[in-house]
Amino acid sequence: MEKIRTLRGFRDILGEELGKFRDIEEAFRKYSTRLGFRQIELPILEKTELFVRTIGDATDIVEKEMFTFIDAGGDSLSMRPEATAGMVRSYLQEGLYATERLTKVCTIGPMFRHERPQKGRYREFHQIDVEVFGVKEPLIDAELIFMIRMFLDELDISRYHIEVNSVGCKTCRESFRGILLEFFATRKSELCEDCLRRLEKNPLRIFDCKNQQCIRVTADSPLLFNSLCDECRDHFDLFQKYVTGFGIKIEVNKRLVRGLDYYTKTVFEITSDDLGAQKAFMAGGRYDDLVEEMGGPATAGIGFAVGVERLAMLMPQKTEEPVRECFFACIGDRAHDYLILLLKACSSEGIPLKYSYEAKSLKAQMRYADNLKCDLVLILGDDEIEKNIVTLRDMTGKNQEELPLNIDHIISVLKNRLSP
RNA sequence: GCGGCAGUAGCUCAAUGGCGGAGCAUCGGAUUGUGGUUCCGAGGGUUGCGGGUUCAAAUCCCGUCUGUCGCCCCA
Repeated sequence: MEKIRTLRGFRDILGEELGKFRDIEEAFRKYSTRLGFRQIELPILEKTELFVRTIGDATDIVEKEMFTFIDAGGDSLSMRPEATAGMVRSYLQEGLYATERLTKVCTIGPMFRHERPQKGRYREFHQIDVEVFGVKEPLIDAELIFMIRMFLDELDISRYHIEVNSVGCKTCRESFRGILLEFFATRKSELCEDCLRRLEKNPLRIFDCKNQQCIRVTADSPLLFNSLCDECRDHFDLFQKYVTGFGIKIEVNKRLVRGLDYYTKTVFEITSDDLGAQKAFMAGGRYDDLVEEMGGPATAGIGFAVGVERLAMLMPQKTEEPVRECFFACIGDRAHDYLILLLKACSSEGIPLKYSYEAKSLKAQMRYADNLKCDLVLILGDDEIEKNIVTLRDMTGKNQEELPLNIDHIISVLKNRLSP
């Protein structure tokens, strides 16, 4: 029989990693609540069209990375590859723009992209997603960076870089596109194959290329950052001023671009040198045109996503505080009847129940108790019942004592001994 | 989607063309009721899967799946 295992790039999350996930979620809740964000649960499956229209039909995500299928009704559906699209849909569908001046929302959950798995990249992965609708002032851009900073501090993560840039608005980007194409008209031959493709599809991404030759060419190239319109320039300057005001050090990376079509003005990435090739573990930016493009009122937007798996990889190993527990060892039928009464009473007192389901030898039960790292073993045998006692053994030493066979008394002793 | 490396017991790994093993872990036993250290023993495998070469394949070849690292791209 062939063993069934998870799909490629899909994983079980358990043990220490799951603990980190829980800690990440808890730390995130703390600061998102503090800054007025509320949580939304979004569907994992949406109409394919939603992602095509928001993320952009020329992006890799939409072109080749979505889990897409046709359902029984003939609709094309896709597993969400990111959360912003769903957030925008929800913002419009739920009419939030009409009931509040600004909207701060967040969500956490699995995302799906059909990519080749590698370190820190899976087909099912988890993101925390944060979005703000209705604020165009750069103070909110800075507040998000501030929130990220507090969140990472809470998780004891200190080795990271905050890289920021501005990709401008529609106007400055359009005029820069002309400048860029003009520059590359004479130097196309020096670019790698991938960059020639980028030149057609998304010229800004050329600045992202890791090829040495391309880096040399783009070093001479004009930068979008230097062609920003006055409004975008002012917006970015204020953003930098506010972030500095929050006491946070950022690095302006004029070559930083994003792979999704909807970004405008501020973009940022939080990167770590401890992650291998996939070094960005948080990223986001502003998308001031997206809501209107999706059929809503003109509404500024900004948000970011946290790659939970990547963040978990950066977290220091936690030394788990051991929980003190008692094992109930039992020999004989009469003792077993008493054990059940004792278990019932212990359970309602919040004492964890560890015991053997099989009638094993005391030696085997002791071994099991040791294996479970129990600090105490309560030995309950027919001999004890006969004498109206129970034996309580301290597993850290070798001491044991006899207690009267009285449930209330046993419970009070256990509660006393098990408290840290 | 493309490339490099890898896949043997639950885990870490030996066996390099000639009988598939060890350590750890699990389970049992060592005066019928006392764990950890020690000693003895047991279970556990279609060597990822499929094909090929060979008298003979874990080992060589081809394919495939999965993992891993990188590319593209992204959190």
